[in-house]
Amino acid sequence: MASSRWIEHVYETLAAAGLNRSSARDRVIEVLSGQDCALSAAEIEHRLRAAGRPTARATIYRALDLLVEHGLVERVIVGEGQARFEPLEPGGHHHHHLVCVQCGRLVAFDDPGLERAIDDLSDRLGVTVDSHEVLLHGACDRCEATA
Amino acid sequence: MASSRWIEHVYETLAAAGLNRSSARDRVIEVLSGQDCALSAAEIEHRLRAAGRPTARATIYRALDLLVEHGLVERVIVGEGQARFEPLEPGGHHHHHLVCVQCGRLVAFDDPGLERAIDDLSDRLGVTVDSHEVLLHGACDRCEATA
DNA sequence: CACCATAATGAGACTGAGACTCATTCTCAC
DNA sequence: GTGAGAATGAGTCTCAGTCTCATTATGGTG
Ligand SMILES: [Zn+2]
Ligand SMILES: [Zn+2]
Ligand SMILES: [Zn+2]
Ligand SMILES: [Zn+2]
Repeated sequence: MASSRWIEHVYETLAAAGLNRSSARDRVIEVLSGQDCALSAAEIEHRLRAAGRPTARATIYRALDLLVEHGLVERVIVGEGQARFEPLEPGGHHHHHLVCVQCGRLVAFDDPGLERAIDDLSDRLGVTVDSHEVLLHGACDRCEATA
Repeated sequence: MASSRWIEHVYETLAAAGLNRSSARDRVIEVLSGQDCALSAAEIEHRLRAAGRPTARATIYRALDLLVEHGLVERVIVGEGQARFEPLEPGGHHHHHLVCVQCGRLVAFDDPGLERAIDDLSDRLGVTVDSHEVLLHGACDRCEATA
């Protein structure tokens, strides 16, 4: 779960940016806050509709764009032609994903060694790395076991 | 350049898979062979048209899908809502990319340290990693200099 | 070479994620 | 409460990629 700490951080950041409060945006934020991994825009739309609070697609995308712009949400692309959106903890702590080629499950993982290797790239390559994405394809632990 | 070595490997692999030879597919392969980094389907279409050999979009996508299936080409997604396709050297040697947030340029890089860190993940995470993608966002060397 | 089964092609229709428009509604500072 | 500006919603539009199906190319066989 992104937790209430995340929600608070989101509201603070948006307020600091001089943005109005808005109920539709709040709904999107609330859905994301109950989530510890990436959700697609369509899933958010469905959940809101199911909760009796239907929200226009354009509004959902606008809210997500805004959150991404302010570094509060990360856009994750796992290759099925549809972006997913994942709450981003303040402090930069994040995880990456493995897509299981057998069951299709999206598995989150977190590896300091990998992060270190990426941090070192800036020096070695002579570029400035602002952010990075890593996506693995393979067999998840579950499918690994049944293989 | 993917080189003539790549082309030969492609023809061998496709022949070994029992596929017919086909001129349209050959054209797509030829365009890719003159390329050392990722090309979009639209770019391939334009190049073929410009070369006086217009080819149906469906055909280009079919050829690309086939090449991806046989591990001869890699589908690369850099987040502008459009896949790119990159010849893959036999032997598994490959590179990753940085998208410059200023000029939009796609820069290829190659880092053994990063590859090693990813190879080690299998053990640490208890999963089997078949393949991986890494995408960096930041300032390229050119934009870095002018900053 | 002629024939046939099968594989590949091309033109265009279709799909679905996401962007755009604009009239209406909400926020909030005064 | 009022007004300016921000946000919303319904729908339209775009564009990468897929699907369909009638036509054409390929390669093996006699
Ligand atoms: Zn996640
Ligand atoms: Zn990371
Ligand atoms: Zn490349
Ligand atoms: Zn640049």
